Formats: sequence, structure tokens, C-alpha cells
Amino acid sequence: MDGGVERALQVDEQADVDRSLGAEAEGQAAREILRGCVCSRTRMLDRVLSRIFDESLAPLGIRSSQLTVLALIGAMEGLRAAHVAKYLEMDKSTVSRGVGLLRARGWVEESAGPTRKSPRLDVTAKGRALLHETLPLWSAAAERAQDVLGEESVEALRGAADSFLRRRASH
Amino acid sequence: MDGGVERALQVDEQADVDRSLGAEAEGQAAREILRGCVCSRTRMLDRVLSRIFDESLAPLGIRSSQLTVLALIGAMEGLRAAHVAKYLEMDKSTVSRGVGLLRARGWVEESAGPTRKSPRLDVTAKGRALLHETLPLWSAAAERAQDVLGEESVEALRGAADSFLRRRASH
DNA sequence: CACTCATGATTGCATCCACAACTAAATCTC
DNA sequence: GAGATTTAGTTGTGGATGCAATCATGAGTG
Repeated sequence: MDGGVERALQVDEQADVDRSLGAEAEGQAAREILRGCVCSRTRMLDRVLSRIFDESLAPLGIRSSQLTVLALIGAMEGLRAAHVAKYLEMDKSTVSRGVGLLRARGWVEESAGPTRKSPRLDVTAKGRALLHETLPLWSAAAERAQDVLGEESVEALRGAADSFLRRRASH
Repeated sequence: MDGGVERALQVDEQADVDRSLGAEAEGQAAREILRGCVCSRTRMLDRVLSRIFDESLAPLGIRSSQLTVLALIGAMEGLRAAHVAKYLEMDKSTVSRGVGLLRARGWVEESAGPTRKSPRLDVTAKGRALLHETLPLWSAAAERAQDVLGEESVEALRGAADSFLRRRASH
């Protein structure tokens, strides 16, 4: 096989990426992006974490993304779709479809809200039961995440999220 | 304590929603998940970052996710799809379709690899030109990310990714 | 009250993402 | 070298995601 690629995947990716670059300016751009991109790195971590949590939650037929929405609705009274979108930094269309799935599965229901156009969202009894069932699976996933990412990485992620939430709240 | 849930929505001028988090047991499970879930928080940060980067890159018709793959292919010689999947923690099917898009747009081409079944991937001249063009837009996005998330949060994310990459490399 | 504007939600579209099933090719084993 | 196993890539399916466009409703103004 190709020594550079293999070693990159085993030892120190970044160092080998640098080493495998030619002197061309195009390689510079590629390296610059790969090294420094918080976005691609965060997405990678998201993929790793989602894989772990979704696998753990699979027996209950709910995914981590849906569980987040369900938990939010369950934790706050009188929540409406727009609030979910704002709090979770989601597009309203994503929330709309996500809530649609939660409703289709009988975990969430719409009640008449203060206005006609935006009904309030509530977790059904079935949904509350599910939330209870998810707890042990969720805990197991969290432990596995620690094993896979390492405590340092998980703590850093928590810190990043906390920092962002504080910043968002103060703005 | 977190406080993020309440404070975040307070910004929305919806004081009613603030009187949330009832004392019921079900709310406990929901709160537990919301507060502690690294997965949902990481995904939220991913959404925020992807929004910023995709918006910035939009004029060039490439998304951050595609740019990551393109940059990786451009940075490493003789890369094949399976390597991309491993390095970026993606499913092979996702890589397959992603590379298909990059090829359809003329940014990536397949050359005959060492074996028949796995061709090597190379960035075309057009792709290299694009990589150059992305640099200033990417830098602008990185700056905006700093503004939105805050330096502390971005640094924590970098640390988390670095920590994970080191750990993965040593395993 | 009518008009305007902002808000909340849905739908079309394209992509992102992964699991499962499948095909084909490389590798291993005997 | 033939058969079993592993590996690489594709395709089907279902959900996640966001942008743009749309529609209905709420709010504000004259």
C-alpha cells in the first residue's frame, strides 16, 4: 500500500499530511483548510458521537437528534416549534419535519396554544415513558463516548458548548 | 448548574416560556439529557459552524462538507475512497456519493490505482483553482466563527478535535 | 377597518449521513 | 490454484439539514 496514507491514518495524520504535500501552492490551500478548519473537525466529532448515541438508542427506535428535540419539549412548558428551532440552532423547516416524526410516533402532541398559528408542543404519556427508557441507554452511550473520544476531548466539547451557550445568552 | 436553557430563550422575549422546568419526574429525564448530552451539543455547534461556513462558501457553489473532502484529496497523494472514509470518520457510502458530486463538478477525477477495484482520487486543475478561491472565503468564515462562538469556544473545539485525533492515532 | 409588515409553519429541492444489502475484487487459507 | 474471507465501492431506504418560496396568521399603523 501507500506508506504515506497508511501512516497518516495510524500515527500522526497532520504531520503526514504536511509531509505528503508537494511544494505547490494548491497543496498549501488544502493543508491550510485541513489543519485549521474548526467546522470540518466539529462535524467529524459529531459523526463519531452520533454514531455512538444512535447505535445505543437504536433498540428504542429513536435517534439522538429526535431525542434532543423530545427532551427539550419535555423539559419546557408551553414550547412551540419556533422556540425549539432557536434554542437548538435549527432551521424551522428541520424542526417542522422532526416534530412531524415525533407526532407520527405518538411521542409528541400539539395542543391549542395561545395563538392559532403556533400550537404548543407537549410530550405524550407514551413519550414520557420513552424518555424514561432512554436514560440508561443514553448513559451507556455517554460512557462509550468517553472511551472513544477520551475524557479530555469530551470535557473540551462540554466547555465549548457551555461557552457558546453563555455567549448566546448574554447577547 | 447550566442555566443555558432558560437564559437562551429569555433572549427571545418569551417570558412565559421561562417559567419552565416543572418539578415532575419526567422533566428530570428530559433535563438530564438536555444538560449533559455531549452529542446534542456537539451537533448544535456543528449546525452553527456549518451555517457560517456554507454561507461564506456559497458563492463558489461548494459546501463545507465537500470542501473538506476536496482538501483532503488535494493534500494527500494516492488517496482512495476508503482512506477518506477512515480519516474523516464517514461511512463509505457517504464518501461514495460525495466523491460522485465532486467528480460531477469536475473537481476530482479517478485515476487507475494500484488495484482494479479502488481507483485513486486526484484533484483536477479546476479543483485546484477552486481550492485557491476558497481560501479567502474560508478565512472570512473562520473569523466569523470566532465572532459568533467566541474564542474560548473555538479553542475548546480545536482542543477536542486534537485530543481525539491524537487518541485515534495512538490506538 | 383596511393595509402593511413581521412571524410561524409547511413544502420543494438538494445535499448530508449512515445502515443494510449487494457486487466485485483482493486476500487468505489450505 | 480453488474456495472462503475480507475489503472496496455502489445502491436502496430513511432520516437530518438548510435555503427558498409559499401560505396563513398575528401585530402594528393609517
